[in-house]
Amino acid sequence: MLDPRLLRGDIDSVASNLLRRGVRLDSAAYLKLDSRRKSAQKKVDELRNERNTRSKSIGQAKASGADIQPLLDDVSNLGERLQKAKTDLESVQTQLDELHLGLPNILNESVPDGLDETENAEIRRWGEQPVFGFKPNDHVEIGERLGMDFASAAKMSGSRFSLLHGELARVHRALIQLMLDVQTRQHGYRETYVPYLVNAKSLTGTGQLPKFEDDLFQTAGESGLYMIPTAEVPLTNMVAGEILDAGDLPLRFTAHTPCFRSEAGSYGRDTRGMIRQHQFEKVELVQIVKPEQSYEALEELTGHAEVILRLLELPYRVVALCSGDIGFAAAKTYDLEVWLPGQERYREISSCSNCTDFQARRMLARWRNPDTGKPELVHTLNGSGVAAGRALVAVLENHQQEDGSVRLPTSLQPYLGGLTQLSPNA
RNA sequence: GGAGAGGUGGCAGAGCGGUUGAAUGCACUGGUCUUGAAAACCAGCAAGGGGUCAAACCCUUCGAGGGUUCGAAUCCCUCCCUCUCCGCCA
Repeated sequence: MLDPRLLRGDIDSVASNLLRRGVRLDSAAYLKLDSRRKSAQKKVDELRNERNTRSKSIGQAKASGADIQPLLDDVSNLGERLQKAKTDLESVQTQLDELHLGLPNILNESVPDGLDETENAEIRRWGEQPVFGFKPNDHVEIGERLGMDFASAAKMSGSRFSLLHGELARVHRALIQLMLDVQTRQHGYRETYVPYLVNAKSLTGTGQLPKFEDDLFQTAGESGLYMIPTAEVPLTNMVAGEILDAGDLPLRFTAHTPCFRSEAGSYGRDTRGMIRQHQFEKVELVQIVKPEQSYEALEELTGHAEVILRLLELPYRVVALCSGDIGFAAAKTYDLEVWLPGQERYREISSCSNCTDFQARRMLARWRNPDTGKPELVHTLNGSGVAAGRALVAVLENHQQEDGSVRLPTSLQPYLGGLTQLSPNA
């Protein structure tokens, strides 16, 4: 959510910033609605003031034993007038709230302009794209000989699910272990086990709701809980409604969770293999920081995700998402794109965002600023460190051998009892 | 699932339907005292919105939402959550 004061005070600059995303904000209509809200609010306040004052004097009169009947007659229709004013206010406020919740975050000035992912800006590359003495296969061809089983998954769940057997499942698990160990032991993140089902309020806090409900799976029944699309939701919502001590910041949380996404609107995209699934595993990184430190923290957090790809010896590049591709809650985002020889292109494996105070304002996450003594909004960041399914895909494709086996990076071997490669007949 | 208890400020914990946004304690901040610290004493200390140069001042908030009333932390209803016991269960 954007600062309502910013909207009131400088709506033109907000509108032009949002326009970079392709979002059109009708400034005049907004200001009109806001001024309607203000006058409705004022009306309610006045009536309440009158009621409070009069009620108080009735109390005093009664205490002193005076006749209160005339006073009571005096306030006879106050309640009715107040009720009407409240109804008016509520209807304006509801419209305004809906508008507020539907507006994306303000972009940082460093975000490049662009319409879609083709206009993202490459920041740096790491690693050499492997050169094969044979035609490299994609992860499906490699994986199916190693225990990747889409047929079984389709039988029980349909498309966009996968099932792993044997050593392949073990490698998938090892990747997660490696990621968690690096992030907790080397980068100071606190490992957290979180709920996988969350309420609508939490999803509103991080920005998935109300606008992106179609992307979520919701459970049937009265509770109507949603399955988390990312651990960012539970991890960030830990600080919802809290006032944090300055000394406790920055907070760094990590969690391994499954992620569930309906992938509505992506029909026909990435239908092959386990690139785009309804369910995948991810190790997530979240930081809660003081506002002045958030952009520094974004660089750092991106680096924390990069370490994983380097340990896995996977060539990648870092791109700054352009204005048309960046997510709803983010002010700035770096994607890590890993090289996939099977597709001969870089594919997203991590997305690291500074959400500034956008989520904090929605969930009222604050810290007490010692300089002002007042509670102020924190800044929140999140990033994948990294997606496990895609990491597995990248390992298979980048480290494949001509005989169909796959070399395992040395960093992973301790998690696999010293196993050095995956072989088709094992 | 059944029975009971309870949800109040950063924390603990009072609160006959009427100057209660809320006693008290702890924590915190400032001051006095001290060479310094501690102790003691004095003072301050919830959040959000509006208002103001800044104040004053006004409105809202005692788990959430409804209701009764001139007036609700206090009474009624619904829901949520926590705790204790029983049942069931990984």
